[in-house]
Amino acid sequence: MAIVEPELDAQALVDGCAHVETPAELRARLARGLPLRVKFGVDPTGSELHLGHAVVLHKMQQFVEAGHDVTLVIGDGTALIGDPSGRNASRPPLTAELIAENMRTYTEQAGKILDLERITVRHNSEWLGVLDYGALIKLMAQTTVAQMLSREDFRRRFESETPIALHEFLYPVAQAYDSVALACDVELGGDDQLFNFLLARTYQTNAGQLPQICMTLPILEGTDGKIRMGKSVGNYIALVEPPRDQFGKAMRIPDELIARWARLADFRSQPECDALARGIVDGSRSPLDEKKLLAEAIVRRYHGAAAARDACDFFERTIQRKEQPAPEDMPEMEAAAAEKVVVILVAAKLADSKRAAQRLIAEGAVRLEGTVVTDPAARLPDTGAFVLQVGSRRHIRIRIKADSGSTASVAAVKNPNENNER
RNA sequence: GGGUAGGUGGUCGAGUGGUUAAAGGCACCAGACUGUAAAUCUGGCCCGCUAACGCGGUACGUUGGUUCAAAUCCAACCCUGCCCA
Repeated sequence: MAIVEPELDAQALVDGCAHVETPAELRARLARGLPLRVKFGVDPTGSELHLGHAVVLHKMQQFVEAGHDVTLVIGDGTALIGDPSGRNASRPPLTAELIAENMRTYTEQAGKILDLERITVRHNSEWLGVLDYGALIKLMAQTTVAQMLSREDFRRRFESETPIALHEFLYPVAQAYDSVALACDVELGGDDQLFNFLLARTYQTNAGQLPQICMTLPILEGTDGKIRMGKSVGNYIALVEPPRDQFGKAMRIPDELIARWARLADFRSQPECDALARGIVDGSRSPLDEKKLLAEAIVRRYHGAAAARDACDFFERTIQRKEQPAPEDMPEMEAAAAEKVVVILVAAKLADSKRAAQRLIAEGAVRLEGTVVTDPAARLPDTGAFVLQVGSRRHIRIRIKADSGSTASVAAVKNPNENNER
């Protein structure tokens, strides 16, 4: 651990943050020459981590590398409430086993960015679970309803006359109390957490502690370019997703997002990203080429250079040149001889129902061995293997079962590069 | 506790007895165009049967009821907002 030059450290740590409350305090705190106690909280839900989470994890790792004392707080106590930022207030209580399991998958994914050996893990039920009635009241007395309603999402719900359950107010309170319990110097998180972070400063001050420095990171837009990346919206790129899928999804972001993603998903410097944005606007840089470089950089970060290169090749072949993917690049399944195409489409999950499959055929979206299927009642041939395709990028390889007579089987779908978007 | 307004398809939101599988927007899927995207245009967007025209089944908070016929009327219940206490 080497905190030699507080000024430089502070600069590097602040770089890329959406808000820092306050930079001066950060410098002062660093100047003490001691490792800072840094907190980052996660809900122990079994969520898939995506590039949006990576923005924060990356910053966390920066703190780790600077030798600070970083604690990952597992919100098993707050999970009883459920983060009100989502729509539904209610969610089933998590069992201890489930939480353990979820955290295992979480750290497995976070380990792609974070050096887990060098951080401390705590569960906030440790201190939230033992809060008694009196303590809880004291805590809640420090915040007013008006303050709560100043929080964007609460206010919006209040004004639009949608329900807010009382216990939801407890979420920010409990999260803020975490900082008191740990006597944090710094809290890290997404920009949507700012309110909760700031609340902690009040509680800490009242508890005689130095208020924590709140550092939030920008919220990354999803692949649709419209709203924040999130699992429920389906506009996300997961950290553990197969390389080719990551690449393909990255290529679908709107051009206007390239520079921002270069900053937040590829962590390039601000000046570099500004230049990139200008270049795209004035036409001196090709959005297509830049996006490919970006997509490749993202894949490289999570899967290595070889996989990134391959993903790019794959994209150029199948999407740009519309070549049919090589057989080993497609999921494969068996089907009975002369099976109806609609049945196969459903079995292969290329369509939600037979009616949907029929609609796809009617729309000319279905191809068998590259030839558009026009007959809604079309059947597969008796023998052989065929490529069945829906739209331009969903392929599956069908092998006719040698002997059998009747039903289709989804048995062997065993390709890691299955493109399972949305 | 009193008053009042509501609960509709992934979502928002029309619809107050049949012509309503339910307008319209968004989201989503596909086709054309393209640079992969965006924008634009076109089509689609509950399920099953049918080569097709079609036929049938489910669906408008829940459960019952009135009626030839209900998302629409009645009753009870559940849930939510607002106002008053």
